[in-house]
Amino acid sequence: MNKVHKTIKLFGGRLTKIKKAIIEILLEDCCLLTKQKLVQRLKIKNIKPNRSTIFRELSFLTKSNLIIKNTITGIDYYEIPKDHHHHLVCLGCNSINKVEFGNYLKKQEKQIAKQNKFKIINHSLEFYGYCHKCQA
Amino acid sequence: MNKVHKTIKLFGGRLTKIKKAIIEILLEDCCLLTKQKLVQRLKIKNIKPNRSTIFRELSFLTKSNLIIKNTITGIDYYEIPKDHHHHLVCLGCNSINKVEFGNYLKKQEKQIAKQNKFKIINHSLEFYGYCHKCQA
DNA sequence: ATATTTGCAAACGTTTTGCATAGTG
DNA sequence: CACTATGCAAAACGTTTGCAAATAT
Repeated sequence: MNKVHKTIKLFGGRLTKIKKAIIEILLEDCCLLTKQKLVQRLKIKNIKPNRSTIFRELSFLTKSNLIIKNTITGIDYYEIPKDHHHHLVCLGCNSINKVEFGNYLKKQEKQIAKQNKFKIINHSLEFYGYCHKCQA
Repeated sequence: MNKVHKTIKLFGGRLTKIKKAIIEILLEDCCLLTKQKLVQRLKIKNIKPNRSTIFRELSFLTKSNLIIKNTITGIDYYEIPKDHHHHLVCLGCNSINKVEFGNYLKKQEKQIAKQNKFKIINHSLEFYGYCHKCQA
């Protein structure tokens, strides 16, 4: 949480109760958190911020690369870069599941970074298709 | 375009002037088309549909898997599954560039499909980071 | 003490909806 | 002919903004 604080300061922000709570929630359950779910989780912690505050905090944390926003089938999901993984997205029922992949793309990343003079911070990989139930 | 027509019928739709034009535009310039750009391209073809028609057509074509909607840094991009490729997304200037990758993920796809009883239709892979100019 | 954060209410833009008419198969 | 697609206007929705008060450093 010290590194987080540093990054926040670097981007001209302050480590408020809400920022801290959002980071904590994402660290606990790091994957596929929607705005709705986030609000629920905050409520449990007795934090009930205004709508605009949520927007502002998520925007700040995303811009400072502390969290990642990933829009899948039109819905915004937030995650924290930890336990890196990918997603299986069902086009039938819109369910999303994690897939572990190892660090299979590490080699490719280095190559691509070099070839394009591009500093890669992270990546996202989604497989779209139909889950077992929806293959009917 | 015959296969397209078939798919459209399968999903209870009709091959209208607008559907045809959207598919054609995406086939010509298959990558990263925004709604705005699409409207521009249609105008050149002397097709000036109502806003709601655009929404409805894009929604229909996406649901029938004829085109793909990919939201990157908050902006919706439409593509057609052709000349498969991936993206380098700059978090500094929001520029997006193609990366060719070979069919490197084919093996993985098959394995993942088998392990999860999941029928993969396509995938999207984005590398986020900073382009040469924005690394300052 | 100074600058950021917050809640509130209003403004804004995008997307969706209902309906009558036009167009497709 | 039956059914889908379209344009229009209104409604609904999510997001952004300006400001004064509260809070963090």
